[in-house]
Amino acid sequence: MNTEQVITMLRKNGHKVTPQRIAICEAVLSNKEHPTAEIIFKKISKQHPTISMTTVYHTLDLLKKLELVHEINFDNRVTRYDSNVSVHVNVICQKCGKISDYESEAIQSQWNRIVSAIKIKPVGQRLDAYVICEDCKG
Amino acid sequence: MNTEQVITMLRKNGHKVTPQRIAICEAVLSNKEHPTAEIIFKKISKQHPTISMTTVYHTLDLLKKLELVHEINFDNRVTRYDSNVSVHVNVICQKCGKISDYESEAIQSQWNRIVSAIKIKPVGQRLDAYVICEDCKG
DNA sequence: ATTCTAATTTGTAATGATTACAGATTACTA
DNA sequence: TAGTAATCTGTAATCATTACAAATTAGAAT
Ligand SMILES: [Mn+2]
Ligand SMILES: [Mn+2]
Ligand SMILES: [Zn+2]
Ligand SMILES: [Zn+2]
Repeated sequence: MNTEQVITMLRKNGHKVTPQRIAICEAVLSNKEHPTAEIIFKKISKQHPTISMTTVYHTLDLLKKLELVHEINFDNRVTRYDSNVSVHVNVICQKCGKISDYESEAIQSQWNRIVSAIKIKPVGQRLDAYVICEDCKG
Repeated sequence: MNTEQVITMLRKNGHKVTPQRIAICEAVLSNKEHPTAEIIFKKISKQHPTISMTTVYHTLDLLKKLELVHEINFDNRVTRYDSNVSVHVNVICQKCGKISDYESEAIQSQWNRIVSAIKIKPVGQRLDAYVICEDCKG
């Protein structure tokens, strides 16, 4: 999802295209590390010194409604944003908190089998695997 | 996990057995609806009118460390406690918030396949499927 | 049974990510 | 170019959770 596509998506849904929105969308959609609102805010602040946290939150909510990002909540009470909205596994280190995405045909099809077994049609999913990563095992 | 087992588990790990702890453990371990700390607190308050929220939070943390419950965090910023610590799918209605557990040999084995495909050894997992439940479809 | 003490409980205050609000600004429309 | 609703911004409010310190108590030692 590049900038042109974001602009098209915003216009198509009747939203205005502002410099702040473009900056926030680019920042979050290109970041594969499940950033927090604050991380996005700090990244953007360099180019947009007057941007406010409120705008970041509003825009992330908008992206969530447009189904371009998913929220992931953790026990430290901060929300992280996942720009990968396909079926995938978040592999999360219990020590350092690092998150890696794993996505494959195999994962997709095993998940489909699970869903079939339960006889539901999910509108979304969250698949987390908690590990101690290699860096933290030492 | 009955009261006797809870007492044994506490003693084995060097924790004191108090009336408050017993009440909280019984309340959360018997509740399959993924209750919040406040729901536990209200339930207990009838029998233990002087119990405090702080004690509820401390005891739930203890149960988490003993691996008897898992925390599940949602976007409304309240933590829910899951007394089902085996591999299972939480089926969560996006409208009313109701959570149902699904657990089976099939789910277990599909998840094992996913884990194998990723080549990790998880210390835990969270599998959520988001749906609109029958009651909310009308 | 009584005493001792560290663990636990309790009430209250502090925390901090998120949301509400209202006034200033601005993207789009005509 | 002007008009207006949407958006942005700064500040205040929210509220689940955590920190803290004083009071209580479970369990060990005598
Ligand atoms: Mn992810
Ligand atoms: Mn569950
Ligand atoms: Zn790590
Ligand atoms: Zn429902």
